[in-house]
Amino acid sequence: MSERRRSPSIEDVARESGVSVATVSRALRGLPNVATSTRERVQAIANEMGYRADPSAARLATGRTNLVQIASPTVDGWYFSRFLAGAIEHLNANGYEAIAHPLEDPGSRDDFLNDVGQVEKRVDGLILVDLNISEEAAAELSDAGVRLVTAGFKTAHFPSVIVDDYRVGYLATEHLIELGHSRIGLISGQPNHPLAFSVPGLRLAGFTGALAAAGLSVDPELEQSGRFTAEGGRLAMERLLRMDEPPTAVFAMSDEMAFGAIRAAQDRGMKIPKDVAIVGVDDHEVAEMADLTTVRLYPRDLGALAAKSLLDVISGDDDSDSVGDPEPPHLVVRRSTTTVNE
Amino acid sequence: MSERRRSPSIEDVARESGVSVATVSRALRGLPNVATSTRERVQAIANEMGYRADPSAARLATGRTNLVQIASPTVDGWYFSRFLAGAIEHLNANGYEAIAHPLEDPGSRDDFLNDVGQVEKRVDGLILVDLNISEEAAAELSDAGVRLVTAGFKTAHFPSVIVDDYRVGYLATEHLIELGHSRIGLISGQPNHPLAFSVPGLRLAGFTGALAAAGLSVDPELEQSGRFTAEGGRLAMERLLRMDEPPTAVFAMSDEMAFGAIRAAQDRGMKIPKDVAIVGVDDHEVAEMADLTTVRLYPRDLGALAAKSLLDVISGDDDSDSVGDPEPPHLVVRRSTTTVNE
DNA sequence: TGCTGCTCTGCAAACGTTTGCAGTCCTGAA
DNA sequence: TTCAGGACTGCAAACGTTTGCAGAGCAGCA
Repeated sequence: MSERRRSPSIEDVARESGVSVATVSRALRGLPNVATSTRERVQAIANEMGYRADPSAARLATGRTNLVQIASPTVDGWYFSRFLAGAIEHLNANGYEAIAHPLEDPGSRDDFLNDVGQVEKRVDGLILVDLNISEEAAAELSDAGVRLVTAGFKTAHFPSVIVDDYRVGYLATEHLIELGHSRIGLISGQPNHPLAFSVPGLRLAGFTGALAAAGLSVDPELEQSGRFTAEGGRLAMERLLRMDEPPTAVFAMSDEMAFGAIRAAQDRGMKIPKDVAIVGVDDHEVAEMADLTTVRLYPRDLGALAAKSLLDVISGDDDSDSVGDPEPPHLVVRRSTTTVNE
Repeated sequence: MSERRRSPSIEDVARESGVSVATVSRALRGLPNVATSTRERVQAIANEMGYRADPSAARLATGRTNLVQIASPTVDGWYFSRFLAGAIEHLNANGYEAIAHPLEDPGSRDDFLNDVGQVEKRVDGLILVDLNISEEAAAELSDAGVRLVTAGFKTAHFPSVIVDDYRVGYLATEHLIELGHSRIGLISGQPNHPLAFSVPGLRLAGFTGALAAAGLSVDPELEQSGRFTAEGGRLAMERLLRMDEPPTAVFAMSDEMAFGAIRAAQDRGMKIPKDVAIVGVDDHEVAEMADLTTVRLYPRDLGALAAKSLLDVISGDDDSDSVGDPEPPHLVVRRSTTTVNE
């Protein structure tokens, strides 16, 4: 049971290889102006000694941490976990580590956004996903020099990647209208979600926009909140189906809510899509198995894009906006809305 | 557009409040031996100046990072994202930040495990979830003083939290046997998964164990890999149902594969559970909607437990094993195996 | 009065890098 | 032969904390 021995410092390597610490530092980091012979010798010795620069010391000296923080309402959940995966993969590939920071309750969210300015010393940059901040707060952060990219909503001060949630609502609704439906129910998220993300609002706008474009009116009674859970979707659907004049089609703002809705309809002995058509959002892996028509999102790509954009900001490649746009949401038609004849 | 100004250092606070930096440091960290009057004054001034200790400097001085790394095969996916959520919540509540580090391909995994010893300087501890390491490697790490907790498998050298995957397989199979089935199919994960986690092996052992206990023999043809995806589960089920003597019940090692299996059966016009009974694992949120009998796991609790255990290791509360055991896997019976009469 | 011991504070040395600046050596051209 | 300039290296000053040690002041007791 060997004692926990100090790992070698740059000084040890310098002594061992007969050069100064400065030269070791330069040799190991591939800086110019070091003779190839010395570089190779130093590398060999460092390797043999198992030397690795202490990140804390390097951070203190350079002010760069090679750390990025990703704050999101949650870390599990279909959308966020995939966003995270995409972002982290890109970050890791570029030498950054990712700190995942879920903010599940409003309290922690406020605390966090309150001194988000301190982020500057802890990490090189921050990705804020589906967490709205006021324009004033954003301006303040911008002044403080915080490197920040937002996902899911825009501010005037930072780059952002967004999914076109208006389009999401519009596509789904338009599809139902084209199939001849005129009385369309909506299973939405919580209107005043504690985390105040703007997604439900935009999807709602797309929904009413499509109705308006078709000359249809909106019946507020046909909107029911499903709280973005399967169970919530089931309950919302039950409320819709109990109405005097129930909808003939339903747009659920997430696949999970749509699964619940399907269940509720089947429990009443209704056939899908004959008695009621249903469309969801996400393209959850189970959606294909459940034959659910849905608007497919690409959260993983979006995460990668956000990471890329942040790295651009960090490296000072200013506003080149070279990151490109994410794949737009995209309707996938399955048998929960149409009976294909095959 | 104000210039990015240096944020105040401890020296600024010291000057402003007329004491030494040492006193400021002690006052702000609540150490004893500082007069209440000075403490309050320093706190007030620091607060007003918006001072926060630079973590990099503190880390260099103390050697503690307040960072924990969590390495797992993936960061999305039902099980891992929930594990992460549970672990991170516990870590954050105790003043630690969590670095999420997915190792999706075998190459990155080898690279990572290769110099996992370097982890020691980057973070205070490491959680390795479902990533097997050899006993020799573990011994080496232990000698190097790495703080480590494993989840999903055991080593002799570190604490671990595990789910009883033998029990998972046993419970599911036993349930089917009790319902009178004797020809039971198995939809398994990849036997030689690149990430080599031992989960499928243990569930398989539970499966055969239960069969043996009932005096039933194992037909190797009845095992099909579903690659832990819904689509894979569907294909595996199709292979099973095409057999000359197809199984009357199927145990799928994950709910997602079970969903695929359900779909395959329904596509052939079969009724569940009359024509074939199906049981899964996880208790995915959709499982309830799909009426899927399943063995429920508690990944979130497990993550929290792993985090707790690691913090014990870090703080030196030796092997007290006080973390307790996770909730054991637990059979949830629904209508994919039995027709309840209600 | 003198001594002990306690409370509070400051000095200065770490912690392990990076990097501006200056110096040495050498080559090649005038 | 001299000199300019380039290639390589080292010195030492940062970076911003924490903490061991010692000193100052003071109260209490003999």
